[in-house]
Amino acid sequence: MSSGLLSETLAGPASQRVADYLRQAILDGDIRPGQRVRQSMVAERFGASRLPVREALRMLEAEGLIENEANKGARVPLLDMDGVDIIYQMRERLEPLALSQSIPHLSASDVRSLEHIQDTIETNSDLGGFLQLDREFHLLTYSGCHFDQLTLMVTRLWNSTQHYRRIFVSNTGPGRMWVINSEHRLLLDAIQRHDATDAERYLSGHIRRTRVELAKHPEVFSDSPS
Amino acid sequence: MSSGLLSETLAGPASQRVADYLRQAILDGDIRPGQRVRQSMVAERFGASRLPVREALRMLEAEGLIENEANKGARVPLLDMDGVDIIYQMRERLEPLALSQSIPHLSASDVRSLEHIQDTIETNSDLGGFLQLDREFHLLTYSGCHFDQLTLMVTRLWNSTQHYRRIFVSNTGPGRMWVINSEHRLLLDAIQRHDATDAERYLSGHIRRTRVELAKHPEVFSDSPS
DNA sequence: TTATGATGTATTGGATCCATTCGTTGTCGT
DNA sequence: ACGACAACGAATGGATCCAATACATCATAA
Repeated sequence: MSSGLLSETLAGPASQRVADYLRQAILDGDIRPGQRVRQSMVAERFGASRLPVREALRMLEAEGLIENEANKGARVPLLDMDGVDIIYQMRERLEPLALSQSIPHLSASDVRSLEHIQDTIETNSDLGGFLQLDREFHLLTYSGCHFDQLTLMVTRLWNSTQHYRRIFVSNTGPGRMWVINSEHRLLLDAIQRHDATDAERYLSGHIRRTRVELAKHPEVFSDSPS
Repeated sequence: MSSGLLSETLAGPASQRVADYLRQAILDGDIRPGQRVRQSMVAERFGASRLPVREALRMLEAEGLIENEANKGARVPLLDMDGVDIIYQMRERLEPLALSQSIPHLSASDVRSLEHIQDTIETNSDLGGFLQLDREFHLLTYSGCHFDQLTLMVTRLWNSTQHYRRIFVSNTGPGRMWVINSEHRLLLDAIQRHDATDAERYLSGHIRRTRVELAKHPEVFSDSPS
């Protein structure tokens, strides 16, 4: 159902488990940007040696979730506003491509799932759940794209900015949620019509508007104390 | 002078050396797509243990030069025509952004270097040297972009397709070299004028034309025997 | 003759121990 | 009191050995 990179549960392949654990911890905000990740810590917390932890950190580095500096250890990348802004600009250009490649291969059941997710978004006003659902929604629209290089990069971009998205939605509140819903509905309609051109346009607009709105909230990027 | 990711000479930090060696070997075509990279091989060839080799392979995986599968080892990714085509489409969208971010920070000496490189390209008709010079030219136009996430991705895209670019230029010959030179000159002029809009347009056209031309040569993607 | 199962070898994954490097703290000198 | 130098501690990088898995080969039975 998913691309295999999103949420591998308890796969046997070993050091993958550490990577999965850390990935979820970072995406959930349990480990925050700028925070150091000591090999010994997660090693003993996992009952394993430090070696698989090192491998896991390298994997996460490839996914943009970890920054590794020689002899100085690993930490979660800390982005300023410009850093997040440029990632959103990259998303504006890359994700429409992924979407246009995906649309021809989306099944009817995929579209039904999309509608269900969007219904849930509009019904459930839980701000915490919105992040999860919004992520599921967009990544599902790309699930028909079979080019690993592209989907991997898109996932990287989402991962790198997940933390700031969480702070943003919890700060701004549900005031302008109707804008997001309208954009999602228009995007969904274009997908149903298999109109890749329209879908690309709505999507890039959706991302761009979010970026501009984010730029109005610099308080998102002030590191709040623990 | 270069971004630090391109050609680190003989840095002390250890397993970096293995990564640098393998990176150069892959980009030079000494290790070809689809070929397996055994840890023991490069370990004993380097007089080191297998551990830094594993780390190096993970680093290269982050750069898109190595594919790692659990319990099955590492290999250089083998792309078909569609795979290369989509990477070129990604380049069409991402590199203009990197260029527009770079142009405001390019110094006069950078521009002079670009002119010198282009002069050399037009003078020297060595096909082998063209790849190196063309890569230097374009990456130098992006050197003013200070966003690591973006330059890293651009470098990834160049690395992933370097092998096929080599085969392409050695197959097609210098017949249509004047087209490339014209495009480079127009791009260079726009850069000198600090006209990011024009530069973006010329660049995306340059990449797109290459992609279309590449699509006419499917023989590039047939794995030739050693 | 072909397909299936078992065994053997080669390669990757993991654990423990040692070397190296970075950061910090404390002390000494100015 | 402030700055610089040195020594100590902690965390990362590396090497060797052991375990687990995958691939190939061979034998056996239908």
